[in-house]
Amino acid sequence: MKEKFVPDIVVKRLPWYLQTLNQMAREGLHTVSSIALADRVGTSGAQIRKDLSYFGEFGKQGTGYSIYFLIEQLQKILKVDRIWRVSVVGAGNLGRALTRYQGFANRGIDICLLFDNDPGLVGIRVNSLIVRHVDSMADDIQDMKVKMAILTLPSEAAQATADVLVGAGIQAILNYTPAALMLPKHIQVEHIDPVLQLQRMMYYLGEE
Amino acid sequence: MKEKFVPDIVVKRLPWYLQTLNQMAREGLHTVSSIALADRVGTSGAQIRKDLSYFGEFGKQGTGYSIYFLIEQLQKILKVDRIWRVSVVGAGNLGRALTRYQGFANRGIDICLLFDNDPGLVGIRVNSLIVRHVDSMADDIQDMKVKMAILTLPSEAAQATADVLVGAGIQAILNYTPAALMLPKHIQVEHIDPVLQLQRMMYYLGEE
DNA sequence: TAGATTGTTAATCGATTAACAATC
DNA sequence: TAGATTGTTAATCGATTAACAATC
Repeated sequence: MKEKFVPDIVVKRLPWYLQTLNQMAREGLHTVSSIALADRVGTSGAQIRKDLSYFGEFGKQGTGYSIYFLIEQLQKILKVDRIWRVSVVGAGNLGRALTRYQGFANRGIDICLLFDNDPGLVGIRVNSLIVRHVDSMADDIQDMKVKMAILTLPSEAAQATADVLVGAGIQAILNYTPAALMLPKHIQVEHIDPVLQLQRMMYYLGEE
Repeated sequence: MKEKFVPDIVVKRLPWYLQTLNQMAREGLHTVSSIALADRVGTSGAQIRKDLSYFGEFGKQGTGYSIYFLIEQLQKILKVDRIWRVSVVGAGNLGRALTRYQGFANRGIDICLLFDNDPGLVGIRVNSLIVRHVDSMADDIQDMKVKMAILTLPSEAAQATADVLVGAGIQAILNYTPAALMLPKHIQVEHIDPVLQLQRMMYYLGEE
């Protein structure tokens, strides 16, 4: 796959395309044009064609794209064509809810480790996992070659824990705490904070 | 507050500024320059000055911004200077975890309603709330004049439920399901899907 | 063949950055 | 006063869109 530099804003859209294509496949469709796909995703045909052109030529003039083939290609590009082991750090309400979340299994994600520092939580079972103590976190992550982690712990502990994770070989962190993490820039970080998203929407709400 | 049209990308950054300023206030700081704030947020001084200029003049040449004053102004702009009642729809693991989340209380958000359609969940207590049946959802939301909702239910039910919410006067929806919602464009929607964020990061992960 | 749709180039649009006069 | 930093304008940069030759 010859890949020139791809803007991050393009990479961000690929999972959306993939998800929509999977949905279309489930509906029994076989072929889709850039415009039909764009309508479903909420973008333009030109943008989809441009985005895909960073990675190769996947369509046929006159007929569009084979859904099955395009799914396969996008999975390769995003490296979703394998199972990634992911560790959840923090076994509070949110950490346990995510560990139990059914939506990961079919989409390339295997939650395989769950940690907490609360002795009252260590040892309990969540789904098929047993909560482990953070003391063994670095070792466990190295042993299992885990590359991604989800942070669901109190924000006071977020930075220190993230540092340990990076030291243990974690390359991507999905941060559910309100803390802004300072990490080497080769580490991928995504931040989820429902408060920030709700506040953005408040701007657009009518008075009373 | 004279407000020309403000690009959404600017509005999206305001909650970040607000959060960082609050953090600085907690650290005992009183004044900040655009560059000092930018360093903490991870942007540039020019961008912060430009963004703020859409709403007015809040700084002083030579000294920068009063943190306290700027927090006050941003809260007004975002309408975070009041408490917004929010309904959680779906009392599964994630819905209960969000209802219990401590981070909402001090940041302008009051989770005041929690719904489910499972008779086994209706009536149980989560924090100080009792799970109500979705049958009364439209009425309850209208009675309490709730304008924002958080969707944490199976994706099959997401669209139909969102339609009911909009009918009941909901103006902003934070969607935790993988479903893409089709709603009138005056309705604000934010989508949180950890799978999409993890997949984006997979692109950047090294092979093995 | 005629119609449809791709991949790509050039044109447009919008966002970020640089620069600096104004001024605290 | 001298130094610092704002608010704003103009220049740059990057992303989106329009258009169309190529071709299935």
